[in-house]
Order: sequence, then structure tokens, then C-alpha cells
Amino acid sequence: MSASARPTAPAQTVAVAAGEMALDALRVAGVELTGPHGAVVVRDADGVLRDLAWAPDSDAEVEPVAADSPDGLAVLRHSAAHAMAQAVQELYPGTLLGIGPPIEDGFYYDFLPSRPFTPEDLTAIEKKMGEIIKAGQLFVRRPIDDDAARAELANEKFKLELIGLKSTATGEEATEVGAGGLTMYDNVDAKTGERVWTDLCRGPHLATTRRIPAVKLMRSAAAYWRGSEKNEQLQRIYGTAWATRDDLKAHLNRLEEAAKRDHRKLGIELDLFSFPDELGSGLPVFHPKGGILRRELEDYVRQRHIDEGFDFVSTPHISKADLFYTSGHLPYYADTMFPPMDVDGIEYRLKAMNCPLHNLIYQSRGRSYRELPLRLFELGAVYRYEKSGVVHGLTRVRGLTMDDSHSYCTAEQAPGEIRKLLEFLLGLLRDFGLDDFYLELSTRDDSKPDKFIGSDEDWAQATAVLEEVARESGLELVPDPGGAAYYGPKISVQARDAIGRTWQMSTVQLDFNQPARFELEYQAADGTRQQPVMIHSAKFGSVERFIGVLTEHYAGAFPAWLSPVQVIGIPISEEQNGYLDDVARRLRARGLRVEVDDSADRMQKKIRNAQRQKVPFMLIAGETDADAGAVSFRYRDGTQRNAIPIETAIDEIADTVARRSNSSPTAELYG
RNA sequence: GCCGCCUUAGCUCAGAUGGUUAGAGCGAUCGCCUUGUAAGCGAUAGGUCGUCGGUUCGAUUCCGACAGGCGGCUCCA
Repeated sequence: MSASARPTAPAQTVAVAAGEMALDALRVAGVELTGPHGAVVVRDADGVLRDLAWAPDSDAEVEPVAADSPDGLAVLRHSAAHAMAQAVQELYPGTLLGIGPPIEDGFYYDFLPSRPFTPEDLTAIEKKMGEIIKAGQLFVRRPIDDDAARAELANEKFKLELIGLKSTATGEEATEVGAGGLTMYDNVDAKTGERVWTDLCRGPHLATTRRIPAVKLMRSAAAYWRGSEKNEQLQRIYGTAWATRDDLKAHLNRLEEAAKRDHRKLGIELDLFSFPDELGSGLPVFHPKGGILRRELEDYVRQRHIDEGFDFVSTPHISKADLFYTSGHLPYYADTMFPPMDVDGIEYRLKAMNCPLHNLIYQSRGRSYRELPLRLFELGAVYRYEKSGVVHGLTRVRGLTMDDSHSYCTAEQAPGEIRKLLEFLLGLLRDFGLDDFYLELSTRDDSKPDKFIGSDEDWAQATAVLEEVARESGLELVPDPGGAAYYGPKISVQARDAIGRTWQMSTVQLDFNQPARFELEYQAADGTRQQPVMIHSAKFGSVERFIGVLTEHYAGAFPAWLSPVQVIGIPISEEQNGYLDDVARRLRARGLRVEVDDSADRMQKKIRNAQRQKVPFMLIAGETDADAGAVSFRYRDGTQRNAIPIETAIDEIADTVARRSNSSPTAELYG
């Protein structure tokens, strides 16, 4: 995705003699040292990144790392974080430092200021950073022992804590400290040689601040120290930094494009859904046009499940709370379920998951091995009390509809069933135009036994089964340790959308625990009673969220088969209203969603409106068309085809919809 | 839930440093115009300035609480 990911030149290595500075060796070898392709650090034979000022103890071979390479950008961003921290401490003396690592597209630094930063502060900090960058301060590495570091950082309580953690630091904290000796990075005035700022840091860094060509501070926000809500909250400033000003501009453009696709914005513009205050946070209502999207989605997914051998079931939204104790969801999820209500002295709960209710259907009579796998499917409404700060558009709501299935089968059938499910759900996602996937395998965190139930053997077996099936799929598999549900491990499908963002979509979970807790049984061929396993699976995840993701994926320009309005008739003058009404009638007879814009607006205005509503087919008719029994197509990409006979036009549209084509209609496809 | 910011017409946004009648564009309604590929012209209606409480002679403006939203953090069965 990175705009600056250019084809890199074949790795060249440069010999650095013992005691010689890498920078000098590079210079002698004629390696570029300025500009976006210029080296900012070197990689030694062990793959460790080193400052250009590094001088090896013995002869070494190093590889120059360009500013615009992934590693080079990380170094650049890390150095930008230092420049920002220096600016903050100069402007707001007494501000304490947290950590300041590079991240995707940028960097952040955490601070404990005397008061939170304002947008004006960010402007001032950015300006100060500009001065620091322009001054060309040198980054100088200085090894230091623990005691000296403690003395030097006596006022920086967070840094002191990091020193104590250095042997166990991981992830972003390892940016500051790591195994091995501590180092300070001094910012040194290029002219006077005076140390103007310093930070505990592993490095490496740019040679000078001048090698930061393009930086912008994005926002400030709070973040818990060391990522735990039990800790103090620090003020984090996010910035972005790039190897060229053009790369920065391109990045900002991408953000703007992403903002245009925001489903919350498009939901209003396209009149799809809203979140009335009167209803409460995280509770969407779908307007007629959003309702069409929902219906198309639901009808399709329901039919596909039936085709795949699922039985369609239905269960209520509310249940006695005891059911969720039986399943084990309570007390685990007590804080994310809506509070209980007392009905005639009995505690009831809104359901936050469908599995316990499906288990009751399984349990409703004796089951034979001949029935297995038994596949129950439901579009089940569930309610989750998401914390107020996390509710977000359609992607994180408090009331949602899960396309939830539970397959009950023998342990032996499980791998086959999971394989089938994975294949099915990938096909389903492809049907909606999502086709770039990777898988995540969420497993138990052995260090937190209280978060998971069931025996070690069952977990090991279930995890092995999921892993095997995931590997067979040939898709990239990313481990997610600790991400499993309390009852079993999970495969989740991550889909990349049209602009490369990834969304968690489908999940498949293997569960030995709930069948045991519900004492589910089937009678085996030998007459014994056996316990089935159950496989939880959601394909969309939630219908609401899926609509949100699709809206962003298509930027609101839905494929014709999903478009709330598929065809709009636009008369050139009032004269053609009746003519287009007739065309519309014929399209409706083919099951298409058609409108004729017979408003008093000019046709140019009608086109503009249809364009903004992202209608896939505009059928324009004037006198010439009407006389010829034809219409003129305008597609939403602006291309057009004139004088198409009505029958042909109707067939083309009907065909595109029937094929569930996901590509946006355009003149070239038909010409 | 935590930190910060925000809430003015259906939508997008101006505005008054506490003082009689709060503005614009789009949208809506009505009229004129009758039109060939992204905004024709005009008029009219529409707001107890998120809610509740406090300070004040006077609050949409200042303070507080609550609700909702935005950006993060934490969380996400």
C-alpha cells in the first residue's frame, strides 16, 4: 500500500573496515546519501540496522538502507518522533516522556504534559519541529550503563520504569530499551557540538534531523501507559512522515479518499440508514434504500445456506439468564450483555449470541449419527452492551443481526465440516466482490487459564484441526495468540477492501465445551451415546457491519444487483415521461428496481442527482430516442451509449443483475 | 469505560467577546421556464442554537450534569 514502495535496486553491499565509519565507506563506494533513495542507515551481516556513524570492531559487509524503503521509513519516522518530543519538551518544559515508536505510515510519542494538548499546541509543536529539522541536529549514539541512565533520567519516571523492564520489553517498548546495553541518543547542535536534547533509545537514527523531508502532526489523543487501562493515561501525538513531500501529499490524499468512503457519511447521503438519538447509541434504523440492501443481502445469504444443506431456524431475542450460565457465556460476558430484567421473579437477558438457543433446538429430541452434521442457520438479532467509547457507525453497534450457523457433528467429521464451511464462506464473500483474503488463527493464551474453559487436550486437538484446514486453504495464515473465544479456537477471515484496508469478516470456531455443558448427545451406529462437537460460523459477521464494509468497499457505488435503485429513467423533456414510464413498467416486470425522474428539474440536474445517488444505469430518452423506440445509457462512470433499442437495453440490465455482476456497469463492458 | 474535542434549519456550515427580529447554500413547497449527458430563474416555509439545572436584570453564548457524535486508548464471544 505504501506509495513510496518503489522497486528497490538489487541489494548491494559495501565493505566497511574495522574502525571505519559506515558513512565513510558508503561515500567511498559512491552510495547515494541524500534524497529519497539515499541511505539513512545500514544493515549489517546479522540483519541489524546500524547508524551511518557506526564503526564495526572487525571488517564488515553492510547493505545501505534507503530512506524510502520500509526499514528506512521506520527509521525516518522514529527520528521524527524524537524531533517531536524535543519540540514538546522545549515548548512545554516539565512534560514527561513515554514511548515514541514508528508505526504504519507514521509515528507517535506519548507524553505526560501538565494539561492536554490543544490543536493550537500541535501547530506550535509542528512549527518548532520544523526549526529542529532545519537546524540539521545530529543524532549521536551514546552507550550508557543502567545506573548512569537512572541518574540521567531521574526526572523521567516512565523511562525509569522502562529501564527496569529492559530484559522483558517487547513490541513498541523495545524501541526504547531491549536486551543488551542501554543507549542514549543525543541531539547535537551541528555548529556548536552542544547537546540540546537526549532520549533513552535503541536507535538507529538518521544522521541528522535534516533527513526528515516531510512530516505532519495528525492528532492528539489519550493512551494508557503501557497499554493498560489500569495505568495512568498519557497524551499521545500522532504524526506522519515520508521520504518526500509528494509521498506525504499522496498519503494525505489517500486519507481524504478514505474519508469520502466513510459509510457513516454515505449512509446519510444515500439515505440508507441513521442512528436516531431517541433510540440510543449504536442502534441503527434502516431507511427504505438501506432496507433494500439488507433484504438483498439477507435473501441471498439465506438461500445460499439452504443450498449448502443448512436448516433455517429462528429463536427469540430474549431468554432466561440461566441459559447463558449453562452455556458458560455468563459470567464471562456479563459486562458486555445488557443488564438482566426481572420477569415474575425470574431473571431474563437479551441474547448476545445465538449458540445456546440453537443448542436447545439440537436438544429438543434424540439425535442419530445419521443426522450429523446437523447444520442450523439463523439470521439472529443479538444485543451487546458495547462500551460507549467503542460504538462506531455500523461496524460496532449494540444491536446487530448475525448470520450465525452452528454445525453439530462428530469429532471425526469436524475437519471436513470446517473445510466445507471455509470454502463456502470464501465463495460467499467473493460473491459480494471481496476476493483478497488472509486468515487469522486465534488460539488460547495459556498464561490466562481463567479466560478459557475446557481441557488442554481438547484445545490442542481443536487448534490442530483448525490450523490444518487453514493451511490447506493456501491462504496466508497469521497467528493471533490469545484471541480465541473462551470455549474454543477460531479461524477468522480478513478481507482487504478496494483501498487495501482489512476488515475481519467471517469466523469459524470449533467448540467442544458447549456440547459438554449442554450434555448434547447423539446415538452412534453401535448404539452408544456420544457427544457431538459444534462449529460456530458467521459469514458476514453481522449484517449491519457487512453493509458498512460493502459501502466503504464500493464507495457507495454498489453493484447493480445490490443497488437500491438499479435504473433511473431521465426524460430530456416532459414529453418523454410517458415513454419512460412504459420502459420502467417493462423493467419492473423483469424484477428490476426502477424510478423515473419526472420532477420539474432540468435533465442536467436529474443526471447530477442520479450520479450522486450512484445509480448504475441511467436511461435517458429524448425525442430522437422515443421516435426510434430506443434509450440512451449513461453509466455512473460517465460513459454513455446512445440509441439502444429498448429490448436490448432491458436484456442487458436484467442480465447484469441476474449474473450478480460486481463490476460497475460502463460503456466499455457492452460496446 | 477513560482522555480530549464537538452539538446552531432535513443536510453542510456561518454568526453574535451575555443584550430587542440567529444567517447562507443545498434540500422541501409554490410559481415561471420546456430543456440532449453533473446545479435554469424567482418566491415561500423551516430554528425555544442537543436536554436539564445553575450563575446573571438578562444565557443559544459562562459553569455543571446528562444525552448524542468525533478522534484515540482499553475492549471486541
